[in-house]
Amino acid sequence: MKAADVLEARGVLVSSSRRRRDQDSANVGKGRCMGIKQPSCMPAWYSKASGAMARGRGRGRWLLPTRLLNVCLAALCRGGSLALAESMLVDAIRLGLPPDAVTYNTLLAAHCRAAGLEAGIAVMGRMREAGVEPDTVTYNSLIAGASRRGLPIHALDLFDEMLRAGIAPDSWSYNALMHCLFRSGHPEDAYRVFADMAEKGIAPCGTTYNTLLDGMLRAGYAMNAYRMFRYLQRAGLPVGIVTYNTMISGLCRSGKVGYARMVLRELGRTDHAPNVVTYTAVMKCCFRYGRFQQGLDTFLSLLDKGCISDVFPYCTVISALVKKGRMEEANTYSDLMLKNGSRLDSVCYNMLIHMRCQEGKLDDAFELVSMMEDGGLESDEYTFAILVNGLCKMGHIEAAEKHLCYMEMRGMQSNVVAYNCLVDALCKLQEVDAAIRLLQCMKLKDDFTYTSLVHGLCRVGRYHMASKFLRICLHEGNNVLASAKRAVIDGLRSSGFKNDLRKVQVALNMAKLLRP
DNA sequence: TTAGGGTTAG
Repeated sequence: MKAADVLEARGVLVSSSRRRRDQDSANVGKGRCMGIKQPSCMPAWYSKASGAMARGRGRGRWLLPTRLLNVCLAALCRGGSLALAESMLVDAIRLGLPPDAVTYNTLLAAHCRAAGLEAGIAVMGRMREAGVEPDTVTYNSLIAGASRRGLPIHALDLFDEMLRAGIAPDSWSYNALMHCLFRSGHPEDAYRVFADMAEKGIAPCGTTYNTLLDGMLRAGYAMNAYRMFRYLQRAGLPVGIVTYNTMISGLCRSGKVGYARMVLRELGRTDHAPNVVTYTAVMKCCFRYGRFQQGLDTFLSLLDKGCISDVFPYCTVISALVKKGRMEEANTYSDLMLKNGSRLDSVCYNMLIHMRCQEGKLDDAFELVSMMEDGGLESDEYTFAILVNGLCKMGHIEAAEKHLCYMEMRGMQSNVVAYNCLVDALCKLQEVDAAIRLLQCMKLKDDFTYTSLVHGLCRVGRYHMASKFLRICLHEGNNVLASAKRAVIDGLRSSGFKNDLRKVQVALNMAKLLRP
């Protein structure tokens, strides 16, 4: 696969794909239920369906019972009752009912969604053990699983494995692979996959174009995406509500609010009805660009119409209210969200944990973390950053440090935000030497890291050191806020550090010239 | 398989 070669040449691919495949194979067949607890009760239709399957066996008719089994399994998986679905499969096998590719593909997709790619690969192993060969749908679900977890190398390996096994990829396979490459920051490789698709004679579908538009918008090519959107319209290619929503939210995210407004107005003139996704994107755009009341009104009208079916609009509005410090309203809407009975995911929990931290209710925040983990959701880098920040803000520096260590132990990929929170807290406590030691431990530093440190050093009058870190920061291709630059320049000037002042001015001019 | 939600500096 060409895209894999390109990634490998760039050093993006790790050469351990073979080793990982071996690990995957070793995991195959292990842990049938992947740690999911056995349910305590079963729905009434479960026993009826089991009975129907048994009767089907008695008459020697296999087709209907297997289809019935698949329909029941799909319903259980959709409802998040994976353990029940597994029990049903065990019962079916015990009755001598043969599961087919659809049975395993249904379970595989659900496991992939709930527990990740490894869990999906384990189902594929069980599938093979049962003598059912994986097909295109099996691999498509696995590639989508890799995409959800941001694993482009796994996705490419799976695509490659599929080709070697003689299983023909379809447009879904290409779409999932493209989406994974775009979302993990490899737009050029994603375009190559699109070109490969055309070369192989696989016709792009609406999802293909939507994925391309979304990828272009996220990669910073907003105007190219806009031109492509217009081309799709002119050429009579599929342009639906997902396309409009992709364009509206992507253009807002890119700061092209005028263009987003134009597309939104245009949507109103089409036959496609704006939906809750459209309004959530509009709300987010209002909050981002200072139209707070308009965003809130949009939310209230959604609430009035009773068309909020999940947690997305709630999370958007609660987060905006917390940022404004309007905690009472934030609490009102979070109570409403919980009362609504919508399933909370980790993003939602993180938002609620952040809200409790902002209120200084750390015990409640940690209680939410326990609830989240008891419910089978894992803390991620957002959870840790929120907790570290909350602990710092309440003055629990040692506890924040412990959390950072735990994060390191867990091998979390991105911990720069959590580190930044602690650097900032130490600087605000005027413990700048401790902040410098911490910064030296950081594998990755960004604009936030240096802004906090430079400000902290200026605050305690250490302008020479501040100018040194400012130059290191610029040399590394990072930047600091204008206020931090001003603090250094004013400090050097008032302290008479003429040489440092000259060096900083040269470094700032150089950085300006080199910046794209 | 695709669209909307979460954390840090001033």
